Amino acid sequence: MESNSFFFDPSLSHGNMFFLNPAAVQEAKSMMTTEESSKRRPFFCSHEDLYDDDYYDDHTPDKKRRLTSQQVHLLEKSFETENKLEPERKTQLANKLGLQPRQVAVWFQNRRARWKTKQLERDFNLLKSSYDQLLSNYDSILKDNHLLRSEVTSLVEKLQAKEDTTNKPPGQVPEANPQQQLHPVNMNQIELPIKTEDRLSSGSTVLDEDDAPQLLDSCNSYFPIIAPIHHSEGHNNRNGSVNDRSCFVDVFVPTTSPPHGHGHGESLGFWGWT
DNA sequence: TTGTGTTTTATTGCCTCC
DNA sequence: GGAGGCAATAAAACACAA
Repeated sequence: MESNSFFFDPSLSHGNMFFLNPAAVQEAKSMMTTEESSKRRPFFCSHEDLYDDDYYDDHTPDKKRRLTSQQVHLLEKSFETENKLEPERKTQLANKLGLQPRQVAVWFQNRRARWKTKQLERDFNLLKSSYDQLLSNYDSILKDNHLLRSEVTSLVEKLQAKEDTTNKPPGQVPEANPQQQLHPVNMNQIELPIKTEDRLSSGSTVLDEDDAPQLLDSCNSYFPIIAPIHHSEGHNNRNGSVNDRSCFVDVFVPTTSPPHGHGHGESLGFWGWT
């Protein structure tokens, strides 16, 4: 903001120094009736008036005055570079803008609150999209799981049929092989005979229901807590679409950084820089 | 014009830090 | 204890639909 943006407007009763371009002043004047302008203090006036407590007593101090767009612009620029206000800068800004230091401080306070609200909104959206993605990945894993289960069923049936035809002499009941003891396992109400060593294998691609992500009771938290899935090392499904880590990437993402001046190394949440 | 919702400015009270 | 921060809130200013 250049100093030449100040100018004197004698047409207004208080003879104030305005911190506005003529168009903005015209706009402001049009907002105020003659009666109002005689009673009310316009929201941009001289430094002297702003520092004069008597002025407030004489001119209905309870009325709020909006800052001009240029004042707001400069404050915004200042906020971008540093969102906290040390006393020296507060005084400088106040002088430059024709405001009371207290007004500048209040503006920064409110601006920080607004920024925090927006940041909370952004964080919420990020978390929500991560959650949605996680859910969608889980659904696709479930589908894959069911596909593989039916494939196993069909293969086991074929194997049994083959064993029936090759091992069974005519008119004889086949003797059970103790090395190939088959155990019935309930998988979605399908009884599949699976060898013990297969059941105990940790390398199975097929997820049991117990391995699914657990949506725990999150108590006070809006977001459900998602327990980690215990993948086996480096497994892939048949088409390679699902492998370790690929399903749940970006679940925890860093939030955007606050305005400058809070340490560039800092991250994770607006309250980190307070 | 008026009612209503949103935004902005300002105050209050409490807390933390020096 | 004073200064400064934040949350909560009030109230004026503003936007906008009916």
